[in-house]
Amino acid sequence: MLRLSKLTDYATVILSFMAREKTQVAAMEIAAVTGIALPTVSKILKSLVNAEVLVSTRGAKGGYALARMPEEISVATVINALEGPIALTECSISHQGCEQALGCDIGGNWSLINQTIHNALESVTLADLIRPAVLPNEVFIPVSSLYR
Amino acid sequence: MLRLSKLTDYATVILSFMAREKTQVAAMEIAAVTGIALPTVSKILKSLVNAEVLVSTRGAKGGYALARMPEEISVATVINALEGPIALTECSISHQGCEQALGCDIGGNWSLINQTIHNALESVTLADLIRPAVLPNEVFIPVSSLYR
DNA sequence: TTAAATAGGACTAGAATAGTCCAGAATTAT
DNA sequence: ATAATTCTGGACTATTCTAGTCCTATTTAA
Repeated sequence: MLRLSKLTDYATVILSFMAREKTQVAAMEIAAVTGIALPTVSKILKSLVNAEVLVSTRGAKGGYALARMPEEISVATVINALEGPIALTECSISHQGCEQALGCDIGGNWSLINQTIHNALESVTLADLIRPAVLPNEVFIPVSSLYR
Repeated sequence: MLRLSKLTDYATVILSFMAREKTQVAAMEIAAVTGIALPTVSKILKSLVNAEVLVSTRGAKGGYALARMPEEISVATVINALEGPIALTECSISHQGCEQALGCDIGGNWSLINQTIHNALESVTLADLIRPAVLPNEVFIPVSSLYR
């Protein structure tokens, strides 16, 4: 089904809320607003801090805030933060453990597909996600440009 | 990680072999060549027959063959055969069970991303996968064209 | 000093995936 | 006819992954 994990899905909901809010917010507040359980919200926020998508402030009156403008946070970055490197196949990440050597001379072309998808996800930002009307920027993804 | 299931990965290996082979082949032969266990190969082949990517002949001297030219079998079709509809989020498939109503006014823009990725996967065929040199056709995916 | 937050990690339960196996049906060869 | 070969369909198991929770430590404000 080529699906995103539930946590990544939550992350986009949380980030969209934060992008609209603009000010620092505490995990508890996010949990209350989104309806996602607090421990789960915390887990996601921690990942996003580690990926430098968010910055955190500890202690009383602490909380989380976007590390940069919504326009500068791509969907690819968010997925990466929660699920690791974006790649459809294992071998696209590392070719070391591939025992399928016999029938598999595919590698190179999968990386083409991976890059195409990565580009697609890189081209959509948090700002696009919160844009009320669905009128995307003109975005072209010339596959062959990946090789220049 | 946005990954493809292992079975889908196997499927591309199997189909690549079949595309090169051109003639009808038995499941056992495929298993032998690819190194994938026979029961697993069978399972995958069955799915591909159901999706009309392959045709099968039963009985002695039976086997499997591509249902159409490699150029006419897209990666999207293969993924679809093994994993169901291509969509990053649940709600892109059906919006009925979405309890996240509170924080979620995202829907529309996700479908944009989904379509972009679907187009990317639709544009790569089995023929591209077996092409030895990685020199893809010029493929443009204008996102906004999805809305015309 | 206390309360309010985040940080880090361990842990559990449940779901999904991968993989196997078997009984049945179709076709060919003997 | 009978046997051998090969796909069909589905049930089943084991393993892995994901989601979700919880606990302890650390930091900061009042």
